[in-house]
This record gives sequence, structure tokens and C-alpha cells, in this order.
Amino acid sequence: MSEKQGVTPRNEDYSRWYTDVVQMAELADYAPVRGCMIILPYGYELWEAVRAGLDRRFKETGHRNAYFPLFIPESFLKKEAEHVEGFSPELAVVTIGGGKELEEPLVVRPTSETIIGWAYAKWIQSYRDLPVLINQWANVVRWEMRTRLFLRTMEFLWQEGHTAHATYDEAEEETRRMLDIYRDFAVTDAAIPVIPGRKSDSEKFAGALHSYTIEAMMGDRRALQSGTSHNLGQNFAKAFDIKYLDLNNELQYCWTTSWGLSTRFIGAMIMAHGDDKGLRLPPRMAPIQVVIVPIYKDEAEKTAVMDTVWRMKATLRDADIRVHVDDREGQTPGFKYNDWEMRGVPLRMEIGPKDVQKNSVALARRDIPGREGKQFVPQEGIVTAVRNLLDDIQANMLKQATEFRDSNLTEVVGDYQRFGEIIESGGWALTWFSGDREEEQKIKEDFQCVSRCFPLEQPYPNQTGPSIVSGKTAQKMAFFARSY
RNA sequence: CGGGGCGUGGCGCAGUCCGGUUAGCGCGCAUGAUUUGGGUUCAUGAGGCCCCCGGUUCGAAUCCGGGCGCCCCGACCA
Repeated sequence: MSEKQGVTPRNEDYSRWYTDVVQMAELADYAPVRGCMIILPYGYELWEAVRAGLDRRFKETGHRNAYFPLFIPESFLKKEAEHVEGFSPELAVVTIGGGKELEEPLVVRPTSETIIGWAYAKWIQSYRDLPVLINQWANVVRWEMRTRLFLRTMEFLWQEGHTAHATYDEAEEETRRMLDIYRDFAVTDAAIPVIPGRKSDSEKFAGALHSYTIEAMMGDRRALQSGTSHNLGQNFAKAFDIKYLDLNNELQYCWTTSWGLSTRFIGAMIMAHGDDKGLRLPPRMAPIQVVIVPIYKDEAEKTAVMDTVWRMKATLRDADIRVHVDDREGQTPGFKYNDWEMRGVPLRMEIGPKDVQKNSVALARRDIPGREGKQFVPQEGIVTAVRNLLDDIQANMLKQATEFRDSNLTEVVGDYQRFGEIIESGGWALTWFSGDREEEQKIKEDFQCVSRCFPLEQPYPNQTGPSIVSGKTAQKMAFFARSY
């Protein structure tokens, strides 16, 4: 028992590792209701970082935030045939309010296309009203059978963007623009080398013309859909009567899009970067970028050390570096090192009597374990030194994750057995694929996996190849992998 | 929905088969020492409707019946 101090090693039990990290790093806790979670302050700060990174990008591209109701009339869900079919099994429905049976049950939103569609129909009259570019930050509920903290919970937080346009091309451009924003955010801020691509017909959103996704590889090599962007065509416009008068005074249906990224993304960060010591957070997302651990033996040393500690803290804070001083009494420095490593803080600053004497500090990187990642730097010019290190850690984490991803991708052409071996060994296979539902169903039955996406960046553009199951000519290659 | 497992201080468990005084242990927590450049050590202490209801019994955490909840595997799943 006392042997086990940290998280369960990943190769021993990846699931346990994940649960340990989430709980020991105090990201989330279980709730009294099955499948629901309490997002703890440290976890919520990560979500705030996600929000900040995305919100800025949304606003830069002309979107504005609004808020729509949690309750949706049940009839709304039924207006779009595929949509209702896709979501019915996972709806939470309110039938009683104020002690009385409701005339029409209210659905707790699983997503807001319908109620926003209703509003857009009211608001849009003319081509001059377009485009409508709105995003909302909200919670949604889906009655999931099997849940896991952050990855799949019955209630989760997300943002959902909903836009309306005059033409197919504009809607498609918007869909792709938002996918690229997700890609840029994931890569630049979260250091996750996601693969943007298009979903196959059987994997697309219920009611969409087509869906795009960013797919990330987790530490156990399973795939995680980390954000999605949908071109809804005119399906919802027709269901909700979203129409406008064009230049020629002719009534037209709008073209709409929706796109979302949820608290699941926190799961992606945990699993894309974490190691056997626990969480590893990319500096741009880390609630605490630098943790200062003071070292002293007695009161005299403490006074001198803490003086330097508070001075360093103020210097870093004034430079907008997120810094925390671990001044807990009664814990040894060694304990604190492990504790903050488990919590994923990218950079640790140690300040002891020797440092006070030499006007130096010790800096230890989370991304490079042991002695190699540790260095002594002068207190003079600490801001630049820390900034450079944080940048380097950010870049290195992306590099590490990219190398890991690429070393687990295998291209396979026309060899179904080999394809199966790759999938069953846990890797990702890139192969020609027709996108037909029957083929995908066969793969699902044979290997318990479906296509992740047709990557936007095709390795052999303008070429064709034999679809993996049927052998018939396929236009594009797709990734296949087991997923969360 | 099918199969399996489990409900005992905050957490992880022992005790249940074979009923019997104050229900133990580890971790955590509190207080005080000690220690502090990689998870110190020790002392003292706080903390329990033994999931719920009913039954058997002089006596139930333990046996019997019923219920509830959770976890795992499968099925299902944007």
C-alpha cells in the first residue's frame, strides 16, 4: 500500500491511470448522480483556458456570444427527421413542472440546433440579415450509458456555434474556417497535433450534410474526436423555416452550420500529454505555469529564502506569468516536487540558501525528467529565462506528441488482413476508403472500429486507390482507429 | 438488456463462510516535535446510522427474504 504513492502506471492499466490523474490532480470529482461530475477549481481553470483560447478566435472571426434556453419543446426535436432519430435515445425529458404534468414535455437540450433554428427563423428576413454568426457557452445533457470523467459525462460544458448563410459556399467556408480554428487552437495552445478531416456518412452528425472533425491520438493510441464542425446544408432551415429574401426578391432557404468543442477536450489534454508521474500541461494552457518551492532548514534561512521567493514571484507575476508559491509548512521539498509534477505544472523553480547566496534559482522542466531537465539560472533576467523555457516546453510537448502520433500511423493499401492487424495492435491505419456504409459496417463488425476521418490533407491528392474492404475505386484515404 | 463483482470512519480494505463484550488495519486528517536541494520519522488524537426495510435469535456487520445503489465485461452509443 505505502509502496504506491503516485498514479497507476499507464502500461499497467491505462484507464486507472486516467482516473487516478483526474482525481489526484484534483481536476474533477464524482457527483451523487451517476454519470455526472463536479469540475474542481483546477479542472475548471483548464476549462477557462480553453474558453479564453477559443473565445478570442471566435470574436476575431466576427462571432458574438449569446445564450439560449436550457429547455426545448419536445416537438422541436422532431422537426428534423435524422436529428430526432440520432438523439431520441439519449434525451432527458421534463414532464412535470410546478407539481403539474406539462402540456408539452420539455427536453433538456442535448444540443441547440432546434431552438436556435426557431429563433433564426424569426430574426432572418433579408439577405441583409446574413450571415448570422452566434456562439453560446452552455451545458448540455445526454443520457449516456457508460460515462467517464470529462470524456463522456451525462452533463457537460461546451460551446456551440450556430451560423446562417445565404449560400452553400458561404456555409461550407464557415464550417471549414471553424474547423481550422479548432485545429489551430489544439495545435498552438494545447500542443495536440490533431488531424483535421471529414467524417464518413455513417459517422456524421444527425441531420448534417457533412461533418468535419479534429482527431487526436491519446497516450494509449486510441483516437479521440476533439472538436466538430458541421455543414447542416438546408436541412434545419427547411425544418424550421429559416428563409430570406434575396436580391431578386425571391424567397430562399438559409444554409446553416454548427460547431462545438466540449469539456472532453480536457480529457484530450490529459491523455495526449500525461506520463507516469501524472499530468503534463502545455504552458499556454497551464493554470500555473511556474511553481516556486522554497527550501530552508531553520528560521534564519527561511527569512532569507522567502524574501527571494516573494521577490521572484512578484517579478514573474508582473510579467504576466502565472506563478504560484508553495509555502506549505510540514511538507518536504521532495514531496512538493512530486506533487506539482503530478499536477502537470510545466516549470518548477527551487529557491534555497545556496541560490540566495549565488543570486540564482533552479529551474526544472516537467517535459524533461530528472537531472537533464534541471538548470541553475541567475535571478537577474529571470523573466526572459522563464519565458524562453516555457516557449521551449510548449514546442517540445507538441514535438513529442507529434512524434508519438506519427510513429503509430501506418499506411496500408489493399490488404484487409494487414489492416486488421494494425487496428488490433492498437495503431492507426491510413487506407483508401470508399466511405460506403456497408464497408464501414463490415469493418466495425470485424475489428470494433470505425473510420475517424478522411484527412483534409490527403497524402496522394488527385489519385485513387482500392477501397479497403470492397476493392472498388476510392477517391480518398481515411484514418481508422479504435476510439473513445 | 445479458453475465460477473461489490456496498463496513474521507479513501482503500479486513472481519461475514462458522452470530457472542469497547468492529480492526493502511492511507488521509488534527495537534506537537523531528526533518527539509527528490515522496522524513515519531507521539498523541478526532472520526463509524457496518446501504435500506423486514425476519430468525437471548444476541445480527455476520444467517434468511425483499429492496436500493455502484463498479467491471458485453450489447448500445455524433
